[in-house]
Amino acid sequence: MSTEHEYDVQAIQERWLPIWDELKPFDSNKPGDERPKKYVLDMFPYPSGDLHMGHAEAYALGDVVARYWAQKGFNVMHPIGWDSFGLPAENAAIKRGLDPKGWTYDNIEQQRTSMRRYACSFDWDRVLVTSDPIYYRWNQWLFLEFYKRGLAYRKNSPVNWCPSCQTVLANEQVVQGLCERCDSAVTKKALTQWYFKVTDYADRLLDDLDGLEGNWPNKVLSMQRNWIGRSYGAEVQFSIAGREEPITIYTTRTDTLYGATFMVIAVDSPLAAELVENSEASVKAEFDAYLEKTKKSNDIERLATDREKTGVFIDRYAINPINGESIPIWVSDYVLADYGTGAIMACPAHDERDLEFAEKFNLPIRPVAEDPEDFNADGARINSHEFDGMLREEAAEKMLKKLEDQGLGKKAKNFRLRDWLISRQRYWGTPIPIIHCDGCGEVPVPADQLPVELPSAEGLDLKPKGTSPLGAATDWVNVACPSCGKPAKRDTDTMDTFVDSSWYFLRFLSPKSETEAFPIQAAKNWAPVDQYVGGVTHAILHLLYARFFTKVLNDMGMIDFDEPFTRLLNQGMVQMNGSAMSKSRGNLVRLSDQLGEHGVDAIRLTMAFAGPPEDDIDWADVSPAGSAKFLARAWRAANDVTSETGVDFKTGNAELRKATHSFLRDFGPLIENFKFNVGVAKLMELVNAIRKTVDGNVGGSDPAVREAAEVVAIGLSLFAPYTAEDMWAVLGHKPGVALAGLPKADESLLVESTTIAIIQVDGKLRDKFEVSVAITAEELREKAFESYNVKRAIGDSEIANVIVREPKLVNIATR
RNA sequence: GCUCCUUUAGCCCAAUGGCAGAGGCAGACGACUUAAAAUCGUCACAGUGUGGGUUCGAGUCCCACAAGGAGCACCA
Repeated sequence: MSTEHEYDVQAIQERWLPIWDELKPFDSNKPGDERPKKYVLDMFPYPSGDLHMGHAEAYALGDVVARYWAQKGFNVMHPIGWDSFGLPAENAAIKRGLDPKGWTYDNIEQQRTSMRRYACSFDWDRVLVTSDPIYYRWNQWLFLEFYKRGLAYRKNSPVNWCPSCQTVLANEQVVQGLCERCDSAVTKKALTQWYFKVTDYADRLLDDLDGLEGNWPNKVLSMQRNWIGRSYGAEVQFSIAGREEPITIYTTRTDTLYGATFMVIAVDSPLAAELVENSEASVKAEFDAYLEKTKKSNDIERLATDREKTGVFIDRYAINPINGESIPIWVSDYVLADYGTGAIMACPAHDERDLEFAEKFNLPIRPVAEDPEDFNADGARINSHEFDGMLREEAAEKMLKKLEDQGLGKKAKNFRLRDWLISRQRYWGTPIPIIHCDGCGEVPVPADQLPVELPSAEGLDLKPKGTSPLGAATDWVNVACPSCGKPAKRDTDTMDTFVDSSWYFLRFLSPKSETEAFPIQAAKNWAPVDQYVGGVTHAILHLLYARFFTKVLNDMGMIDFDEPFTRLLNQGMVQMNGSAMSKSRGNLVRLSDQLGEHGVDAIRLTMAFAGPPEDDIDWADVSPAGSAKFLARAWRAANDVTSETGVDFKTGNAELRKATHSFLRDFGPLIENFKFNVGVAKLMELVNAIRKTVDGNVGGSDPAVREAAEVVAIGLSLFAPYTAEDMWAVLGHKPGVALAGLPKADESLLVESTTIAIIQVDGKLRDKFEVSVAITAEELREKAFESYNVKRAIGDSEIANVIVREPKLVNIATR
C-alpha cells in the first residue's frame, strides 16, 4: 500500500506490476481448475508501432469484460497475439532498407511492454505471432485442406492494378479509386490468381446471421447481409442468330419480359469477345476501341453516379423466348462481367439504367404496366399477350412456368459476394504451398514438408514490380516436383493476411503445437469465442472470412460449432475535435503522454466512462483529470476505513449497506449489457455515499464503510486495476483483488417497507405521498381522491377512467 | 440511389411505457488556508430535433420530415 497518505499514481503502478507477474491471476491453464470456462477475445493488433489511443480504448473495454467474468468466478481465457504479416512492415522495410522481420518483431516487443504496463489481463502463456513459421505452417496446412476440397483454386480474372507500383491491390488498398501508397489511379488487369470459394458458403453465411441476432450489433449484421447480397430471380435463355448455344441472362423481373427491347452484355466479358470474333471490321474496331477505353477507365470515373451511359451495338440479335421477338445486342460497361451471367435483358420502361441507355441510343421503350406512372410495374400487365391484366407477382410466376415448360428458363439466385482473392505478389506473408511442375501441373507441397518457410529477405528487392519478390530467391523457388521429381518451381505468391486472422482464435488453444493447427478436444471445451471485442472497421471482411473458415472447419469435422463469435462488441473510435486523429491533421493525442500525465488507471477509466462503448469518443469532450480525481477519491475512502478485516458487516450503518447492495444488484447486469459508463457512474455514487457516511456522524469505523470500500475496490478492479489493488492492500487484504469475487447482493437489505406513490390526473403529476408497499389498489385509489391537489385538478370534469398500479401510481383520466 | 445508426441541460451522457436526472465535465457560491492548490460541501440550468399517431399515460412504441454520421453502390 502507499506509504504516504496520498494517492501516488506512478508509485502504485510500479509497486503492483512485479507482484502480478508473480501471481499470474489470469493464467487460464492452471491444472485442476474447476471454474466454468469463458473465452473473451480482443481483436489482435497489427504491430505498426507503439500502442495508440485506439488500442487503449479497445483493450480497456475488452479488459472490463474479461475481468468481470473473472470476478464472477469464471476461468477466463483472454489471450493476445500479433497479426504481423502484411504491407506496413514491407513498406517500412523498403523505405528504410531493412528486413521486414526486424521491424515487425521490434514493434511487437514494444507493444508487449506497453500492454503489460497498461495492465491488460492477458494470459501471457498463450501468445501467438502470425509471422512465426510455427503459426503460418498451419495457414499452409489449411490452404491445402481447402485445396483438396476444391475451395482453393486459381483463375484468370480482372483485378485491381496499380500501374505505377506494378502490383495487384486488395480492395481495401484502393482508397477512393487511388492506390493507397502512390495515389495513382487504379485500373483493372487480368491476372491468374488464387481464390477461396467463399461463394459456396454464401447461403449459410447469410442465413446463419439470423442466429446472431441480439448478440451481434445490428449494424454489423445488416452490413454483412448487404455485402452478401442475395437476390432471387430467374435465368432465361435467349437464342442467338448465328450461334449454336443460347445466351443465358439473369433477371429478377421475369414479369417484364415483354418489355425487353434489347440485350446488354458486359463489354469486358469473354462472351462479348466471342460474339464479335467474326464481326465486320468496322464493328470489331468500334468494339475494340470501346473495350480499350473501358479497361483504361478507373474507379474514379466508375464511381461517378451521374456518368453518362456508353455502349456499342455489335450487330447481332437475340430471340426473346417469351414472344420470339428479335432484339439487338449491345455491349456496355454498366453490366458487370462477374455478376450473374454478365448479360442482361434490358427493359427500359421499368429500369432506370436501361431507360437511360435506351434514351441515349434511341432504342424502343415498351411499357408492360397499365398505369403509365407505375415505373416499378407492380400493377396490371399490358403488351404481354396472355398475361395481360396480371399483377407483378402472378405474371412473374406464370411467365417463368411457361419458360420452364419449354426448357428455356429456371429459378435462380445470385449473390453480390465474390470469391476471395487471396494471392499477393508480396514478400511479407505466408508462402502459398504449391509447386508448379511442367509435367504434373499444380502440385501441393506434401504435409510433412511444411512449413514452406519464407526465405531471408536479404538480397531480395522488395519493391513491387508486378511479380512477387520471392521469384528472385532462386534457391528457394527451384525445387524438385514432389510428384515426378523433375525440376519445378514454387508458387511465389503469398497469402492475404486476412487468411491469418480467419482462424487465429482457435490457435490460441495451443499456440506452440507443432503437430496440429489446434487441439480438437480443447476446441470443444473452449470455443467458440464467448465474447469478441473489436473495431467496427472489421465488420465485413475479417468477420466474414472468420465465419467462412469456421463453417469449412465444421464441415471438416474439426469443430462442432459453425459460428466463431457468440457475442460481439464493436467499440467506437477515439477522435479529437470531431475527426479521426492523425499527424497530418495535427490533432494527434499521444497515448504515452496521456499515460504519463494521468496514469494508466485514469486513462482506462476514461475510456470506459466516456459513453456507450460502441460510440466514438471525442477526447476533447472527456476528462482524464476528472477520472484521476475520482480514483484518488475512491482510494482515500479506503484509507478512511478504520475497522479490521473480517468485521461483521451486519451491524453496519443501514443506509450505506443499502447503497452497497443496490450497487451489487445493478452492477452485473450493466456490465453484461456493455453499459460500462453507467457501471462507473454507480461506482461514483457508492464512493459519494461512503464519503457522506464517513464525514457525517457515522465515521470510518462503521463496518458498513469497510463493506462499501471493499465492494468499490472489487468493482473498480475492472476499470482501474492498480488503484483497486492498492485499495485492497490498504484494506488489509493479500494481493489479488482481481479474483476477490463480486459479492451477491443481499436482497433482504433492499426490501422497502414504504414507497412514494405518484398521483396523476390526465397523465400530469398532481400529488405524491409515502405509502406502504403493501397498500391495496382500493386503499391507494381512495387516498388519491382525498388529495386536495387531485381534487382541484379534477375540478368539475367527469371521471372517465382510473388506472391504479399499486403501490406506485394512480392515473385519473377525465373526460 | 439502397441499407443502417444517432438526436435529452453549455458539454459528455442516464432514465423495465409511469415523478425527465444516475454520474461526470465546465460554472457559481461557501468551508478549510496567511494565500493558493488540493480537498469537502451547496446550488443553478433542459421538458427530450420537428410534425402527426397509438395509449389512462410516450424521451421510450408507430408513421412522416429535418439535421448529423456510417456502410454499400450501375448487382439487372
